Amino acid sequence: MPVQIKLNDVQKQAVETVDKPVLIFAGAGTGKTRVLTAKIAHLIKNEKYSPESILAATFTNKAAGEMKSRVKKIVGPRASKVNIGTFHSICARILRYEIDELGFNPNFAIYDAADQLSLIKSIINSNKIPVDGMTPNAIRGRISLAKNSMAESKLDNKSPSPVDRAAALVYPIYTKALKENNALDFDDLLLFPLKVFKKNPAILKKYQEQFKYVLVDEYQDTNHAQFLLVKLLAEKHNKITVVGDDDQSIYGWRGADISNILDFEKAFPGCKTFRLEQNYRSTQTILSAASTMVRNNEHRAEKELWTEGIAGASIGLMETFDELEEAEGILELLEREIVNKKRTFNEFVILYRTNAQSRALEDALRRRGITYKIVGGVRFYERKEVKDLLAYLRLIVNTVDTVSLKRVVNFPPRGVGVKTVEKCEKYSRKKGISLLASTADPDAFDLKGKPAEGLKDFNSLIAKYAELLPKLSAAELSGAVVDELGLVSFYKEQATTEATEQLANVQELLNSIDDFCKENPKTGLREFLEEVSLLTDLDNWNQDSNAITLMTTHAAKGLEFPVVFIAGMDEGLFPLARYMDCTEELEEERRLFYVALTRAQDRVFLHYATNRRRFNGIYGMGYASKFIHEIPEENLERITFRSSVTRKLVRGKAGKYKLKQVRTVTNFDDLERGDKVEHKVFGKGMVLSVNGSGENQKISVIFRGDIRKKLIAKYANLKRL
DNA sequence: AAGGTAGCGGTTTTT
DNA sequence: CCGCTACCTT
Repeated sequence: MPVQIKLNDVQKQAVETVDKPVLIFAGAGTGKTRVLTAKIAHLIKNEKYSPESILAATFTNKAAGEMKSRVKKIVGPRASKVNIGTFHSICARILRYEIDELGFNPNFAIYDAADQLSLIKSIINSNKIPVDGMTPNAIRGRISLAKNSMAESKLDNKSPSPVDRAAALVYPIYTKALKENNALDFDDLLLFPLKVFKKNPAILKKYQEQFKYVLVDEYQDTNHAQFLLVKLLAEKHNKITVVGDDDQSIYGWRGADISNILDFEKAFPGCKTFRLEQNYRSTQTILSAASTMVRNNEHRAEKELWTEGIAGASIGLMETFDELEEAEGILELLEREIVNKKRTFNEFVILYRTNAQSRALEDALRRRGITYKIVGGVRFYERKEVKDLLAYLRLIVNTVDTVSLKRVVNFPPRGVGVKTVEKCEKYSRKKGISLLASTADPDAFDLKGKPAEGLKDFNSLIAKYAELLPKLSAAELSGAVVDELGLVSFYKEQATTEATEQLANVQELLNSIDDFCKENPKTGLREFLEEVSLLTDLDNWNQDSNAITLMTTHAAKGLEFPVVFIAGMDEGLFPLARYMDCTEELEEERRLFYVALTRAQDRVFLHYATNRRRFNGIYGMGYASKFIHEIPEENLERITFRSSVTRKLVRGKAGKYKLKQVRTVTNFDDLERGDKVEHKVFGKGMVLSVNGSGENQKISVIFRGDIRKKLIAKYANLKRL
């Protein structure tokens, strides 16, 4: 049964205007996904576009998936034929077909930041590049930014900037090495289709013919390469709709160019612009606070968001002593919301500027036994044990990938060290063969003993599975590789909690390969590897599971939650200190804060700490972020944190301040097994077991509904019944 | 020549 | 607080 989408007047016009380019300024919460979805459905149902002639580009897989499923609800199974995907996945798909144009093999690997870094390190070492104190990571960042903004020529080895000079020296060797490894980095995924189109206009023409209508989400975040792609693909039919909000442009640091949206009319003459200004998400209070605050930016298109919704509660503001109290304060407010407003865990998100801030929050959540889900930080596919297995699979698919080879040639340990690899490299260069080929015959360069045997074993394993690749499914092949490597016993023998977790992650990877094979029966390992390279943590997250979500504000873009906590509203942290004196960068930080505020439907709580630890010491005497002062006083409500523990700063040796716990206010009686207790969130329960006493008493409690929790009595705030 | 351990330095955000 | 490099031991 087709679902009819309800649209307001402006939304309806934006959907039905299909004869000229359309730019939609869509403020936060004004229903931009709804409009895009409705437009795709409209094109198919009323304008008779075939699903495969429509191209819709997003920035995250999550947004793409969301759009796909919504279109499916309206037009039915045909929706799966619509080309909806992230820029990177759309480009990867095109390149699998066309990359031989550029002398690459379609089995190319996709290198993530860690792979790039290891390649760059080996380039610096083997070419003795004078890096002038620049870290490989800084060089990697500089090269990436240059590629993103298509300004590689700005990398000049006589530049006054030392990063530029180092990057200029590394860049050509890096490019050559990628080609030798038959590998592309993330930036190449966007740049290479442009090269193909330029080299062979017939290919461009083919895609122009195929994509008769182009739609782009989050247009404010496009960089120059993405702009050119969109422009090239759409210019034949001139049928294009882009949606974006310049106030939510937060990716300038990775090359996004806000002028793409501000100058859309220049690039697509005769375009029609629509402004969606009715907000369906937030209360008036939140909306007015956010709008007032963002008006401090000069470089923006004027707009006025409004809502028919209720005024809503004030924005809470809490000052705490340090990040530990900040976490306690957040959880106190959170428990209050749960008790008084009957909210569930999935209605909350805790946002922060940097991933490192999650730690204190995690500890506090764990202590209270509250389920939480972290998005970002070290991603699943970036974990060492996962990358190790993936490296084997990548090497089997693409046998010239030396980054993957070097990663696992001695994992699990088989007696092949740095020196041995160096000998292989020397030999392979001399003979003009691949690094993998050189491992087949170590006798040829007088290698004996354990290293030689190790190399031979490694080589025959890879050769064996490279041959089996077309005959086995991805799941069968990876299972066999894990068996042959003896990974299960490798981790089990270590008998540490870490190794147990690593083994579990390896199993999980195998499971996900299995799932992928079931969902995509016609595809193989190559497609799986492509998918995981482009997958993010957010893609595995779902709002339905009953857990509190923690993530950076960047990751939260496009999402909404009833209650939003913003941690770390300290001057110097948000905005980050390094961005405070450059107007342009400060404006981007302000937009980021705008994104954070506008995620909320009902309630926002802002938190800052006056003593935040960074690295190991105390991070100065802090105060509230300037952004807090940009929120109208009448929208704010100060909330005092009642601390159970008092801490103060004590001057230690070398003038360094140290934190000292002065006194504990709460006294509580020790609990005993069998005690009946009541918990603010989990309700009534009974103590099952007790460990220790006083401050450190740990208890395990069974609550109603067979919920078992391990708690630290001090933090659990249990009421004895 | 590998493999283990002790100090050091570095940190924003991500497809 | 974690990861990497430099050294020391096997």
